[in-house]
Amino acid sequence: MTVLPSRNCIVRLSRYKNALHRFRTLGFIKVFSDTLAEEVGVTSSQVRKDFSLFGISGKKRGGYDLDELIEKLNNIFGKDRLEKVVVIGCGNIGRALINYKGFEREGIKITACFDIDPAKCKKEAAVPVLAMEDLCAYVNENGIKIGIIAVPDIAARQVMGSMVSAGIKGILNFAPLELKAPGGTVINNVNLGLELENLIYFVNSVSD
Amino acid sequence: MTVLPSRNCIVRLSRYKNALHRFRTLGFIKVFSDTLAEEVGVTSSQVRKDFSLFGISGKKRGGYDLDELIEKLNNIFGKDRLEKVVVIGCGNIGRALINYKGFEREGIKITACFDIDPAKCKKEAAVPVLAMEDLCAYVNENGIKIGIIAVPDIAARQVMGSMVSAGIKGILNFAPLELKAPGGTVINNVNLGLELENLIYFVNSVSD
DNA sequence: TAGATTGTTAATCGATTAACAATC
DNA sequence: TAGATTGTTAATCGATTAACAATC
Repeated sequence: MTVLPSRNCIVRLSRYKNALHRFRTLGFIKVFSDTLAEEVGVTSSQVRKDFSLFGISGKKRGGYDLDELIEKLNNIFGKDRLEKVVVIGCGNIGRALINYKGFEREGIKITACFDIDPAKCKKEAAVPVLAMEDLCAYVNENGIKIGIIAVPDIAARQVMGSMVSAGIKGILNFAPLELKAPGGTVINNVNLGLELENLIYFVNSVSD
Repeated sequence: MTVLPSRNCIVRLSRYKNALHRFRTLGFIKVFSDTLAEEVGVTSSQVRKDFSLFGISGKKRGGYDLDELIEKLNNIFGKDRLEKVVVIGCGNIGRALINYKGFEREGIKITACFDIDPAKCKKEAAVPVLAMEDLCAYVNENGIKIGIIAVPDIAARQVMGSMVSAGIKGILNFAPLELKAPGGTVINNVNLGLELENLIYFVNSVSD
């Protein structure tokens, strides 16, 4: 693949995929760019453009075959296999993620958690909580590529370092500071305080 | 205010604010657009442009006064007062948010949680868990403008309806579906599955 | 066939960046 | 003054949308 699509493009692709699943449960067997666009809230040009970027084609006048389309999108996101993910930090957010049921249907499974506090470690739990020292070995033995940072801000940068040197390639960061990725690592920041602050701004500015 | 700035612009403003707080703890008393830009990872043109949109000005050759700048940014985000926020859904994510310590320093306080399950209700807790029927009265009595959806996907749309009719103006949605805001309501969606899916795509495409 | 839909190119739009006059 | 930095305008860039030929 020569062109790296934008993050926005990939987010739209996820949304198309989700919308297509809904269409399938409704009994559809084909779909037009128009229908899909309306469901997701974009233009039909956008849909066709995004698809063409990935070499996905339909039939002139016949639209897209639903099963085929879902299959291709699933491939793009590696949905053919289960993705194992680790969580670093067994606090409020870490535990919520471990117990969150929504990942299963996405083919994502949190298989272990890591914490510096020995008192939190529980090797025998369904999702074991292990010591930070075990991270590197675990990542290598289990082929882990994705990890989630759920530690306080002061610890986040150091934890990122440990994850990267253990071989983790993608990081979802919940600590309230923007982590920058060293080359070859992808980081998505989810900053809850910033999201609320943003909401507060727009709520107040609309009412002005 | 005539121009509604883009979401990206407001996100940058938050980041400037956070960077400026760090500068202040380091003992700085003034800052140049260049310095701030580098810290946040944007261009100095961007910084000056964003400021000018909000009528924030510095001194030619003298940069920006740090205290004054922080004061103005704090005003934009309503940091002069405590923002009370409610959470709907007392499951994994809801409880994690209630116990999350990071909001305090942002001037945000979760003051109550609401759940349909009577067994989860606890009126006497530090952050009380109340029945859904009490939402409307609580919102009105406490001047709540912001609410967080932390319920399963099937319940999310209905919960949104209850929140909007109770008078909530801004919603942070953690349920894994894109909620669209009725006019006058602002919704920010945080979709954890989508974030991970996104990460999986980029991790796999970089290694190709 | 006539009509509808794709795939792609060209036009538009908005956001970012560069440049530079003003000025401290 | 000479040099540095702002504030703003013009240029650039990338993403989105419109348009339409190809074709089923």
